[in-house]
Amino acid sequence: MEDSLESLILHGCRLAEILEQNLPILADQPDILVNSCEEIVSAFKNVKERVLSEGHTGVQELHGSEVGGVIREHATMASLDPRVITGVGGAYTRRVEDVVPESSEMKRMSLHDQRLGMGLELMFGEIGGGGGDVMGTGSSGGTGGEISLDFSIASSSQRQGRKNEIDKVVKRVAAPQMGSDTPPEDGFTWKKYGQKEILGRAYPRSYYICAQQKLHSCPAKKQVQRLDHDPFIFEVTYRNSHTCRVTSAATVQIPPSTTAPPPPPVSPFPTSTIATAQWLSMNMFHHVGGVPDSSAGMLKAGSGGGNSNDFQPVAEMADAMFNSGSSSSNSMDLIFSSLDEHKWDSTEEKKDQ
DNA sequence: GAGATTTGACCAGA
DNA sequence: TCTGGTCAAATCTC
Repeated sequence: MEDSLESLILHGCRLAEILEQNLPILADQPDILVNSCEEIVSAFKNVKERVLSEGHTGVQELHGSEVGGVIREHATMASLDPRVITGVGGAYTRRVEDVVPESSEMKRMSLHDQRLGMGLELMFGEIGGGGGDVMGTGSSGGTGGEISLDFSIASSSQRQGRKNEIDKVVKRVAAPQMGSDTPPEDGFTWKKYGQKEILGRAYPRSYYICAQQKLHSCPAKKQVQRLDHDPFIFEVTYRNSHTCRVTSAATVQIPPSTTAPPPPPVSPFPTSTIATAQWLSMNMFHHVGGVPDSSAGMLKAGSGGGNSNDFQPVAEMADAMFNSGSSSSNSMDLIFSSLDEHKWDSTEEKKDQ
């Protein structure tokens, strides 16, 4: 079963490779180009349908040595072993890991591309656990290829925070620029009122209040914390909803209740790396969890009920990639590029061994 | 000079 | 008592 699935994937990859190799020739032959692309899309759609119909669960591995890549997916429904997807030569790693104490109900999948200055993370509820919901949404920003997914934590355990943890949203966003100390613009104007070293964290936490607080008595606050293991990603915690509703930009998301994402581009082929990344983000947004919540403009990323849906993000990620219509392996490289300086290579893979 | 940022001190919850 | 969150004076920037 896996072999046939693998062969389907390899078939799609081969088609993509062929297209890539002949791209210079086909550049002025749109008809052939379109047909070739449709063939590739069709191949990966077949993969997607096969994956979904067979309801992949448990441990599974897909090897693609011919394209120099290995897609590996480890998971057990009971214990949420780390799920790792390694790519071309193992140069990039995507994994689901604990980012919070084991008692927490949050798990995440994170993707990060330092060259693009792009980070992408998925969170979903505890597998096999009960209780809280993790509400998710996605967005793509215009600065530095920022990609982010927002998740409102509504679990009971999360509410037992130090102070008022209700109406708290944790968001992870990539730094708008390499080495930037400031988090990406989120559409609101903030006033920094404090910074503090946090025990056990490598980087200080910054505290912000809404700049409209005085004018509108807006209670919104946010905290910005760099991740220890990936300083190119900020963990932004929003507290309290904005009551001012006055934004610094016309088209902004309004955390914590983010608005619906923009429709995907008409063309299936983004014209730049950033567009590709953003486009992937939007695809991810549309697919992760699947069921839009029109009332809040958010998506349910996981029910937290420990059912088979918990396994969806991996399949959906494949869906997003395979359905993207990306015709060449370059696009994969762009999104999950193999970078020598990629810190995950050294740090994360050691853990895996 | 006004507004933003920094930083040490203080407060409150666990 | 420890630690995260907030306050407010000092400092910086425009």
